[in-house]
Amino acid sequence: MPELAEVEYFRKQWNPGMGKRVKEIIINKKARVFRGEKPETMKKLITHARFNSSAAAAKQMVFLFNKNLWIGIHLGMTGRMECRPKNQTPIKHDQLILKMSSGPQLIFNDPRQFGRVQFFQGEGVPPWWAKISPAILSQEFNAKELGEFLKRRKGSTIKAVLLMQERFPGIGNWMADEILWRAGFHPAARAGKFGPKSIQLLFKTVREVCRDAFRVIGKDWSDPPDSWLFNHRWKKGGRCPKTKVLLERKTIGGRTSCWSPTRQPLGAERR
DNA sequence: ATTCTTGTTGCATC
DNA sequence: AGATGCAACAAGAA
Repeated sequence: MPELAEVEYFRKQWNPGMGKRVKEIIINKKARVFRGEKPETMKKLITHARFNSSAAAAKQMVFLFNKNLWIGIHLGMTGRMECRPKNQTPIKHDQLILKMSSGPQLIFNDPRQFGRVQFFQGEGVPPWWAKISPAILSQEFNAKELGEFLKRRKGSTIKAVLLMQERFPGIGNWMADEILWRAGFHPAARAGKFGPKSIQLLFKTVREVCRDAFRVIGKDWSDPPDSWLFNHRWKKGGRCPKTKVLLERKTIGGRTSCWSPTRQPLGAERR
């Protein structure tokens, strides 16, 4: 589930602990979300540290503590951040719990454990945070860049290209489908076939979907309106909100893609 | 019981 | 080099 705006939403779930100190850390002994990290080291260093701030970029979050301590969390497919009252006992799939002094428990819960917890201490910025590409809504992301990227990936389907995190940080499966549906491009269109008008339209739509996602989902996890493809894409017999035609589904670019055959004909990208 | 999945990585292959 | 396809990770839902 967690793409760009959902990640931003989850980041804020730890806000009630901000400014407080970590009293105790509980780590799921069987957790594999730590990968190469040493959870014991992290436990030792973060305990008693003060949680100062947090940030999200793409699908990555960071939580900053004093003494130059960083926790990075990627939610994978099923990760979620929670805040629970202090005396509540852990539930299934809790991977990391920060018990804050005079307050709540901050929890990372992840059933499938495709998520990841990273840890860093030092001057400067952790490498895995520094290497995230400039945000889609920043100045560095522009139509020229986009066009050049499409040229470089000319043989790939546009769906696969939109999922490439190095150029579209934070875009996931549903956002990619939403973008293509709004702009009227077939997910299997080849990136190299996009003409100047289409590149401009794609650029505009990518940014629009990001903005809308932040506004609706990132803010308070509101349900998107039925005018988005989002609410229809998984429903059996789902119909295009604009043309009412039956939506099609197929694996494209390695992922289940959903599109409206009338709105998104192959070839529209040539303009 | 079986098949599906909103993410990412690594590997084999073309 | 670039693209594709698949398996792996693991659990729950349909």
